[in-house]
Amino acid sequence: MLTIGSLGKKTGTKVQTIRYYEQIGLMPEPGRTEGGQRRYGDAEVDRLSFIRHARQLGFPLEAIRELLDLSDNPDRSCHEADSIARRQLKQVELRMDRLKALRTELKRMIHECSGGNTADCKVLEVLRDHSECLTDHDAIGA
Amino acid sequence: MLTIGSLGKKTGTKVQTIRYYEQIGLMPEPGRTEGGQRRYGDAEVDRLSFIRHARQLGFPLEAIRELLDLSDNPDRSCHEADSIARRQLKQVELRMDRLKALRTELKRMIHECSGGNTADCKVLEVLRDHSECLTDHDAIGA
DNA sequence: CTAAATGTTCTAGCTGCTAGAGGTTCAAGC
DNA sequence: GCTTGAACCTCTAGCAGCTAGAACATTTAG
Repeated sequence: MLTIGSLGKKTGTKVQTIRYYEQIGLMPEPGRTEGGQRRYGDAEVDRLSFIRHARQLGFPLEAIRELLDLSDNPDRSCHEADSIARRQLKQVELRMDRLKALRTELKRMIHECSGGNTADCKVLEVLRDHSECLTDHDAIGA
Repeated sequence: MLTIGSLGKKTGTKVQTIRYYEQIGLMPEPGRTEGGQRRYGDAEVDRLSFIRHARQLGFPLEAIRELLDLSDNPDRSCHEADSIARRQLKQVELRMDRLKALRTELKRMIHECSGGNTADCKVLEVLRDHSECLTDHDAIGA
């Protein structure tokens, strides 16, 4: 039986985060000691590892919830899991495209910096002048 | 003189967002009509465009605050603006590297999906098995 | 003069945690 | 058995960067 702290260490998760996952129903309510402390078993280690791994892959918690559902019902179609993963891949590729455009413009800004005072600073100038902007309008938060 | 709505349209910013920027001190408190409605001039259009453009480039609001400060004091060194931009470029490149790793693993998951039921779904299997994971541990939120 | 569009403030919510206060329990050493 | 200190507990609030909604006021066009 593991304490929440050792579960955290095993899975690379902060204690607060584990409690948060429990709160939002991603992790089950675990057993408790007489004194009220949480105790975990192997199933919880697996489940939390799954969650963390999916998070590292950028899956939002809601997608992970779906994936866990699928995982709990082994007779349901694999296609659902596959489509979640594909959705996620699309997101990743979209974000990459945006970042590429941003990188280009940032490099241009920096490359042109003359090193004088801000009156003729290219960085500020580029930011002031929207007309040469290559990035797409919804790129915020990318 | 522009209403907040037309300022929003001109700059591609939601009304609420403009008020939020005012609240956190990024935008100045504008003049008001007798009835208490905000009215904006050209300076505000420029300032908001600057902010939005920087946001599209992924600058956090605090960095934008610094950049606006620099912009307001044309005799200060351009190097500060340059270093903010360089910092931002580093962030962007970091995020790109992470996304690349994630994409690789997502592609592997999807590629191996057999299409049966979830009992032998590769997507779930990959998520369950951490050992082949290539991604770096801090990649969450990338 | 009226009605619709747009404005106002205020509060609360989103994602995914993280930090802190103020208190309790557990395990180890003596 | 007792003490100590680490780890646990709950609860609340905060982070970025908005976004949405309620409930009301103002403006503007017809």
